[in-house]
Amino acid sequence: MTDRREDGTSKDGRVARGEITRERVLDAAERCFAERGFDAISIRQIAREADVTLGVVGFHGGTKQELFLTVLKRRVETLNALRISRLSALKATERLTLETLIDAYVTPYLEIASRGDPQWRAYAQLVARIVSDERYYLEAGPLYDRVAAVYLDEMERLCPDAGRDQLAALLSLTVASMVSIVASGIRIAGLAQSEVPDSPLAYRDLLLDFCVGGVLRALEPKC
Amino acid sequence: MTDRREDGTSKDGRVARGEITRERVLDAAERCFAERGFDAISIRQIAREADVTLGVVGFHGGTKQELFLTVLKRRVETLNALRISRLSALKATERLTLETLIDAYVTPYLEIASRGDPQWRAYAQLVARIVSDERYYLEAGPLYDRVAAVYLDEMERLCPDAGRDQLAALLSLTVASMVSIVASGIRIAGLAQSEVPDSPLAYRDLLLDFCVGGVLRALEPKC
DNA sequence: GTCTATATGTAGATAGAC
DNA sequence: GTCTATCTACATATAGAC
Repeated sequence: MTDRREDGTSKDGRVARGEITRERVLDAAERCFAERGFDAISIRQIAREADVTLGVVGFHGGTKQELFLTVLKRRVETLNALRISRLSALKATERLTLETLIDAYVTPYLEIASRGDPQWRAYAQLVARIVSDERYYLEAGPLYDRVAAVYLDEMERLCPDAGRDQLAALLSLTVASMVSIVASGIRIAGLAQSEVPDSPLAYRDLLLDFCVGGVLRALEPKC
Repeated sequence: MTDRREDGTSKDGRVARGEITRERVLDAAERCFAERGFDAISIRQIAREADVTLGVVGFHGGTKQELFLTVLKRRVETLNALRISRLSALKATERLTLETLIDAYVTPYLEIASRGDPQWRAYAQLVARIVSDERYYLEAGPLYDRVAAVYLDEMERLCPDAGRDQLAALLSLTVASMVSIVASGIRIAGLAQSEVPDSPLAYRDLLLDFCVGGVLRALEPKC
């Protein structure tokens, strides 16, 4: 933003302008963190990406750590809500099985990762980084694990003879598989010598088969 | 980078002091990169960890990028050889199935990740970072994909009706699941409110069931 | 082979002008 | 609310003394 706005405009304009700038900073940070990771990105690069000056990022985002968490918190509730609402719908229709449960957890993520909105896609990529990196996970994990724990409770109800640690490991494997679809499309394409599909939704059925098949086989004697 | 090693193995066949220093630098870099990632670690920290001065790291490791690749290359052939030899053994005894194939790919990694040697454990953690991060993968991926492609060929032979892209995606999901066991033990323990097992081998059977079950279900109509 | 010293750049953070 | 200017610290990399 090189053009410098005159001060003394209407009062309602002032508030809105700050909010818009703030959004632009968060959007830029989201893209940068997603693409290169927390440590590889400087606040300066985020400022450049947002087309604001360095000071503006500090003003709206605080420290780099705070900015990172703010970026996550802005989105996490939406994803959590999608998962909770799908679960409620399942319970209402009484078609709750391990299969539909996994579908309810995985599909919202795949859908946001496949939306047209590049910010949501960036966010999905960012999530993929978080789960696989202990350092991010320590501060960001709790944002997600509240809902994961709810799903885990349902798994326990469906399969009471399995240990909770075993079910937790299977849910974690499911999550790892899920995010890998978004994060390692390049590897798949490289191995198959094919094209990278423009949407992770292309792998949806395959991913669900993989996760459901995996969970069922691991629980086979007990379920 | 200066070409090192004018070779000082003169005295009764003992390894040169430089070689020992070099190993210590690579070991320290391996631990640091594994624990915190390429971007979060400075060469200074590696030097401190190795108990040498900054210049020594530069002398033995070259630039940071070069050091990173050197760390990987030192180990990768061992892992690749284990996978190839397991595959050969399978083909010799003619017990090659999707199940045993996946076992042959996954087990060597789990075993090195579970060895007493902390350096091998660190390396396993480092591998987990590489597969899930596009930036590392671009330069390190080819080191691994040669062998992955061999396994993929075997999958194709076992299941000729599936597309190569589908098989590649399933192999990639298997790899993602495999490394997640090493990388996200904390998450599993947090969800289950249990202890982190001291060896990823504790999850071996569960992981194999998950991967095999996943691959079989995804290929079900075709195999 | 090892280490000191340093060149050169960039990092995160903020005080204060506008 | 925005941006300039700057502080302090640390980054990578290397030249040259020992």
